[in-house]
Amino acid sequence: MPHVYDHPRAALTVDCVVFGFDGGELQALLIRRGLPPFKDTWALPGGFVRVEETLDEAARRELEEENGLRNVFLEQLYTFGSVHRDPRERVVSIAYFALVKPEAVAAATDAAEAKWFPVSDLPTLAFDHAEILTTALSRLRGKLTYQPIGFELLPRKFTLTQLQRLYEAVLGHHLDKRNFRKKVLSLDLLTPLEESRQEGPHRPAQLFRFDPERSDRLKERGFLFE
Amino acid sequence: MPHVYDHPRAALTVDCVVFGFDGGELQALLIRRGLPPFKDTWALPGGFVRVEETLDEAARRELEEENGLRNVFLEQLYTFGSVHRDPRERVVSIAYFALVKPEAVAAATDAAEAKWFPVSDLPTLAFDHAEILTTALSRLRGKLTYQPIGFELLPRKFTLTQLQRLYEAVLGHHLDKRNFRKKVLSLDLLTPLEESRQEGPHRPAQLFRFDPERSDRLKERGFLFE
DNA sequence: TGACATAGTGTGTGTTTTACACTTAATTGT
DNA sequence: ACAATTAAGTGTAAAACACACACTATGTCA
Repeated sequence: MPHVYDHPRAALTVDCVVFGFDGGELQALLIRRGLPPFKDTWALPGGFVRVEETLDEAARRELEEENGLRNVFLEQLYTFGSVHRDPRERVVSIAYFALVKPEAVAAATDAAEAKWFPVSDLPTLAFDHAEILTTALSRLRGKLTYQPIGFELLPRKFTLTQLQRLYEAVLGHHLDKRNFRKKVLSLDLLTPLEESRQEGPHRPAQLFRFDPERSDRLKERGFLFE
Repeated sequence: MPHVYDHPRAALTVDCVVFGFDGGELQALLIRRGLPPFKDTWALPGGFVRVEETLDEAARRELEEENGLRNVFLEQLYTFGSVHRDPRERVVSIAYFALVKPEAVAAATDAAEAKWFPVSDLPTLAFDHAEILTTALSRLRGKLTYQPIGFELLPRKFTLTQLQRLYEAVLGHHLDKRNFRKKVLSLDLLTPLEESRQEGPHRPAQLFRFDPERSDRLKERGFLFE
């Protein structure tokens, strides 16, 4: 396709902030750059948008190519367009954030040069990726309190304690067990399973799964956590 | 600057959803296109991003050039990247939403081919601009309930009734007068002025102004309307 | 079988939200 | 000058929700 509009053009990339949860800390997936600029520095997975794919498609393609990730929760975050974010030329980047279930975390780690870092202890990042990551983190915190997306970071079957640990890790403070359980169950989003999980020398925990159908009903009204 | 990264490239535009409030209905500012594609169709103000300006700068420049608007509240909304949103070639658009005080509304209307439309009665729009506008509207609704931005659509001095009308227009339902006033005043964002406004055969109304300093204190904690 | 560890549960108190109706102060017309 | 009109401004009681708080239940393991 020829350039109908004739200007010097910025290059377009997508960058993905991929969050995972290991049961204790919130983690972000980074990739070590093999080429300059910022060779050998950690960076967000991402790459150029092709002229025949949408932005979402570009983000999903990069996640699959670079990290072997499929079917993750993915949402557009913000578009970063500082003039000199890339030292070589003008590059505008549409940032996404992704939430990955533990089942998929292993796959991601297999990918060459990809590694999970706890968000509390990140290495120096290339470009403006530290800023992007900070933006993603505050968006995640915000969303967690008014939309049921925490489940995207947990295995399909999980206990209420796991869910509470996740909320505590992301929000950064302790929650009261009884109030948390009362609140979560009152939202009527979880289906208790027959099974329970035995893990250690103590009473086994009831397993639940998230019920997206119930969630849809709720989404419109909105809910509020905390 | 040469193209270091060598691909076919999308063109980059910004489009602005500009909201205003006339005391009764929420309004959006549109421009009649003078050139194809969609010649003579109404569209959002916007244009190409120059290679040496940031995205925010591009949005502000277009608002000033096309509508004579300066110093408006402006926030990035979402980036639209469907492959065929522009019939001629690939164009990715970073959408913004802007809130304009009535003092500036007149200026905007003077601009050639620009006109305010009530959002409840919009003409057919060019490109995917109807979708962008819908997105902006739902963002505005959302933000209004948890951030003090309503003031950006009112004159510097306003009455509580004006503020209530604005909330009712945007949210689309009636609010109880006493509860509204109690809630708004409890947020401690408004400074009562010495003056009052006489307007019609009835008791005059107390004027207030929004106090951004107090608002900053509040912003961190967040507040909740409704 | 006892020690241990996490799961699971209820109540009382203070705060917030909601529903609801009359008085006040100005203008206008007679 | 006063009666009618119009929107401004004000309080309270009941219900819902948020928060603080501590013990019992059920499994494993030595």
